[in-house]
Amino acid sequence: MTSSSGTPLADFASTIVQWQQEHGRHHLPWQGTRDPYRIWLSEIMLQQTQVATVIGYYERFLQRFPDIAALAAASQDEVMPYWAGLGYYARARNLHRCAQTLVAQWNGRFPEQSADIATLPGIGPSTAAAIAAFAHGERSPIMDGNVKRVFTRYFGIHGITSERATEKALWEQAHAALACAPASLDMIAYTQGLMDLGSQRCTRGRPACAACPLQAGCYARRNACQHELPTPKKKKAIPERLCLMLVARHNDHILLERQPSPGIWGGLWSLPKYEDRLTLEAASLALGMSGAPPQKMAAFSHTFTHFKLHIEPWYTEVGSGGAVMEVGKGRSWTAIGELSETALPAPVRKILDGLFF
DNA sequence: GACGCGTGGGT
DNA sequence: TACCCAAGCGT
Repeated sequence: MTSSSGTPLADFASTIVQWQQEHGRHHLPWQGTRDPYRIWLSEIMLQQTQVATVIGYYERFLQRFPDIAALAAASQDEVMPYWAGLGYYARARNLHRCAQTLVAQWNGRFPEQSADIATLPGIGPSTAAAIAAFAHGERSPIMDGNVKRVFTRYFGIHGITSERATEKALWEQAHAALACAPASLDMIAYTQGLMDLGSQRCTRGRPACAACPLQAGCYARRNACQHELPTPKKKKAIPERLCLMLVARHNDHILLERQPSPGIWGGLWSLPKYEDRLTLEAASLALGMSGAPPQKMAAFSHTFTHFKLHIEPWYTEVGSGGAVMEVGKGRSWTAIGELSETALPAPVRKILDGLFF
């Protein structure tokens, strides 16, 4: 990890504030509020997730769970359908846990200081700083993907950003930028401005340097190395797996299995999964006497961060003549009409929507 | 420090 | 197509 020296710093934060006020985003659904609950919800949803994806989920979640008390009073089964399809479901489980922690230990309200906020489930240092800055104007720096891009390029910080030394340099630079800023700095505009700059100007592919307010002092611009920063991390080949999913229908019901957490899709309901055809057929038989063996449907693949799943859906109708077995212990015959309100992972939703809707 | 954890969009 | 990633955190 190396870094340049002598980069102008005094006007860094003020420049970003001024730019944000003129060119930044001001009408996102979670802007214009100081309500820590709304700010928190948006920050969690936005982790590793794009703004356009979040907006609909945010509005629906807020309508159903308008405040900490409403969320804390709900069960996890009531919460998960409002997160289904958004991914990284531990975020929703931690969100729910956090609401209950706030009620039990913090009088139902968020603590004000980022150091306290960061002790809560699912809230790390960057999210805690964002909540404290947006809700109370606390002068704590965030350090997300956008800020890392802006900082590595502007200050010439080389090194893979997840490595300890680089991470440390980034946080120290973030604190230094704030320490040099005027006492009157608008922390809301600064925090938002850093993210707006990262997402609208200092983009990964083709950064719009000519329209960037920091272009004059930018290390990467000066050295024409925008594409080398942030230092790219070597990627690892991801494994591939085959997964057979059984769509077992009994009258107007479909068999679903609750996914354990932690684990993939933890807290959601999936179709029963099998590694091979023999296992799937045996399971199908165990459900009850069926007239016909399971039929293979159109296969497709779904890529996760860490592996690629080849999915084969198999359809079978469980005859009314045989007893319908295997209910309970994390299994459920769910009415087709209730699927739209069931917390299903995206690929499962895709299979069932294709069949019934 | 490495890995587990989703999904949809951009190139 | 295949790959890169996007407002990270927990273990």
